Amino acid sequence: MASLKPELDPSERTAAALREAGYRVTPQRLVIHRTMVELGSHVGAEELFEAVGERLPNVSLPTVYATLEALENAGLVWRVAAGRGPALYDSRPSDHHHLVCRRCGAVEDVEPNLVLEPALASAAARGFDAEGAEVVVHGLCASCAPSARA
Amino acid sequence: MASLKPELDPSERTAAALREAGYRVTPQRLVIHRTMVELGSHVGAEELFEAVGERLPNVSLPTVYATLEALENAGLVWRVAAGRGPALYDSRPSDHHHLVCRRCGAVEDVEPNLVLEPALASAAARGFDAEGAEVVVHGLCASCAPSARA
DNA sequence: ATGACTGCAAACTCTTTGCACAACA
DNA sequence: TGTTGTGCAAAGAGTTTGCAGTCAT
Repeated sequence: MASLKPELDPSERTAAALREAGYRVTPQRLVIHRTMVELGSHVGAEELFEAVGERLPNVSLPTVYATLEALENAGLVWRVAAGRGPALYDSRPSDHHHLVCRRCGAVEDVEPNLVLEPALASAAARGFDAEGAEVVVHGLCASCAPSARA
Repeated sequence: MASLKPELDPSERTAAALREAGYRVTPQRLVIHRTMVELGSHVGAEELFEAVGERLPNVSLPTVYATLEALENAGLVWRVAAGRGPALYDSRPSDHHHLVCRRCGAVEDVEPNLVLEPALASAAARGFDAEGAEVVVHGLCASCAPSARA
């Protein structure tokens, strides 16, 4: 039976978001987004490129980059504020936060147990078009801390 | 008259932090740190390199990078979680937060009106050696928002 | 004295750009 | 049918590495 609040097919949701942002819908974009969602958080372009290649051969790395930008503009994906190594993207729609290792660049998720509305309000007051907020905890991950120089 | 809580010369504070972290104290490191503090927040390596060159000629860009790493390990400087363009460093010791434009990479400061201790506690519980936390608000800055595709 | 640091040059990684062909709307 | 998107190749920006000489400790 159909529910009162019909859930769209995931691809249909992706397509709708792309269209709303003024982008065309292509097989590459759908497959790339689906692959990102399945790979989970903190996906890099190269890793995504390889995973996508198993499903849709001949997709190029520049297309992966271009698609990540399109997905980001469409609000489907966020660039994680990492800072070390390749850029990482996160497809999780919900708010959560990150532990970022300043030595190796590893990113771990932490639960959203903070209230960030005040930061979003400050942003709005300054003419900044805020789309979301996350807490970044800087430090050394469990692997790097023992061997750190300081 | 000497105060009861003697304030160290800024260079002496820098030197002490470097020594404590196991680094040698060199003129380059002191000048680079002093220049960073004077330039303020969100300094990139290239910009810092040029400003330092006016004070201490022949300092090389690789030395600036190496020094930024040393200063970071010594806790004197933080790498800002930007994500776009060159890495930015922040020499402000106090906690504050950042608005990061996903289009142009601009970083603005916002006041620390949030309580982040819960995030630090979560990090510690997971074996992550947390040194600090910031809130990163993602979005489009006032310059980029009007021309954004979406 | 000796190990760390610096400067120079070159390499390396990650990302973007230019252009011709293909394909969505 | 007209743009927008894709694939390929190459360029570009930013950062790191190797090495010989210098300097802090």
